[in-house]
Amino acid sequence: MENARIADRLDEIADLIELEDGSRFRVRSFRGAARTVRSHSRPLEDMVGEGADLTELPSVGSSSAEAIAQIVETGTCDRLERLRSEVPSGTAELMRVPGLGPQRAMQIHRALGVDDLDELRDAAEAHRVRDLEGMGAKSEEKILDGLETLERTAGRMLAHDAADRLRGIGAHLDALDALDRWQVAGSLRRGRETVGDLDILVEASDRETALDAILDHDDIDEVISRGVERTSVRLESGLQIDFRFFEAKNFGAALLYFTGSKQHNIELRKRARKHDWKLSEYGLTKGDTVLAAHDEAAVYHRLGLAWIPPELREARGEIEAAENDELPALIEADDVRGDLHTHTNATDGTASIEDMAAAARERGYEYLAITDHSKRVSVAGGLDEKALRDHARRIRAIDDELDDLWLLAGVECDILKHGDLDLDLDLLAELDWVVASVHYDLGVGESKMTDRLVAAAESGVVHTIGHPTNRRIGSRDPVRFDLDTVVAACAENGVCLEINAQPERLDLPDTHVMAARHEGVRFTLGTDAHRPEGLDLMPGAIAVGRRGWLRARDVLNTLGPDDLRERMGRSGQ
DNA sequence: GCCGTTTTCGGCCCGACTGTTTTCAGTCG
Repeated sequence: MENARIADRLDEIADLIELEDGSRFRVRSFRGAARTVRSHSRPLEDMVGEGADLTELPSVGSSSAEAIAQIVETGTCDRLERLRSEVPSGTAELMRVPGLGPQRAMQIHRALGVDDLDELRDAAEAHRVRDLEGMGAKSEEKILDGLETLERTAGRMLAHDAADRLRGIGAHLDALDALDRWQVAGSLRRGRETVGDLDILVEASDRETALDAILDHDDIDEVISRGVERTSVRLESGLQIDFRFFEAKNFGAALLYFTGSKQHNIELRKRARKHDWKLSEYGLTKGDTVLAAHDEAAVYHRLGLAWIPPELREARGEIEAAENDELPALIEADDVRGDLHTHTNATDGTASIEDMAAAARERGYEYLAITDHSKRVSVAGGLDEKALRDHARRIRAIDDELDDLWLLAGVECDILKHGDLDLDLDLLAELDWVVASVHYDLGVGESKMTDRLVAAAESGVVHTIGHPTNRRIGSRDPVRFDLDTVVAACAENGVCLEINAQPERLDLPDTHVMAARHEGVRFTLGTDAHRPEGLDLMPGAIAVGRRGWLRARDVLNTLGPDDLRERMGRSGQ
């Protein structure tokens, strides 16, 4: 069972305890365990199989360890089943409505017999909700709005899409004289792959005027709440934006606070408490004395920590590293000197080799690997041996005409069901660059998938494993394989792991990158561009690398052309 | 339920907004 599914069960336990009005600390404990499980790189299923002591995982104690073991073995656990029998089915679903928490959900269920979202809508439309204690006409309206929002925005949005939507509102904010400064915080600043909403910090001397100006924008569909400290709006796309107003004197503390993550903040506040200080969005304070607030770094320093890059703020050991001055010097956008995974109209791309080369030069790249599909990927018009030989010849002919860009004649070769590569090995060995990827037969099971990837790594002709887990964010879980085994095979054979920059892939995921980076394996960044503008997706891959604690030297495409050539020589080319 | 520079018990992060209330509970982030 996927870690994410185990985490879902733990979250369900937390939901149900909340509805039962159980201890909020107990709720927090199960949520903490769920969070740990969700972000853990190794399958918990394996750990349970080995009899590992799960209580050594953060926020996992004896109760949740037992629950996890049962969930792995049976798909559920005693505690969850008991809760499900005690709390009416469907009530937990009510909590998904924005504005409805456990208390209201249970109150509505008890008083009106409402068991699911449809019945909730009926009750609200029939004005049966407004008569409940503590509720009124507005509460009823809010529930109906919440139901509509829920339908429109199923889950989180890809960071790439959110960043797109930010561009419109950002241009609007830039044009406003009433604003002294604005900055995006939240999960977008942390480089997460998806975002739930956007947090924008605003500095303005006249907040009412600034607020009027901000809200005068066509993209804004609804003002959810309005205040001079906090104002929330929803765009037509369903994306929620929270504007928070701060003064220059505490902007840094606010930026820290609203960048999160929540868990990182909690760790920092605990740290402050040890000194009998208090950390909030207004600053780090000791009684009435402000210790640090103006800029972010000052708050970290006062807490005895180096400034921590936003991408690392996930409570994955970064605070300890900052304390010991052991934070990695993370890879930067400027470090990347070429793209190592792109397509042309020879297969399913839209642009010619020449156009892709021109786009790479415009972006200041020193090299570009052209890696069209192999024949197995027939829907993309994948190339057979003859077609690929001709294609490689054309790529090299064009390369000969270019003196400031090295075009690598490459391929994205399919890894077949039993681990063989889809093209003749002699031909693959002649190419400059070979990405090997799985596209089909994803359901062969963990052990066979491990064997396939290991076989590709041991083939002697592969440079990097493309989009290794084949996940599709929001629609397909990562395909499971034994990461340690695959990483070891790659490290042994000088093969890299790709971080694919496609917004719905971002594969390897950051948790896998973090787990793999110790073993001496190197990574490649590839946009998998199918048109010239596709090259602009590179920041997504860089963000994943940063979230996986990668330094420039961990990534092959930070090398210059000469060093890259030398490095590739290891496989006899 | 989890955790430990307050270490096996007694704590557990902090503040804003809304809608309903006359001082606050619920929800959210």
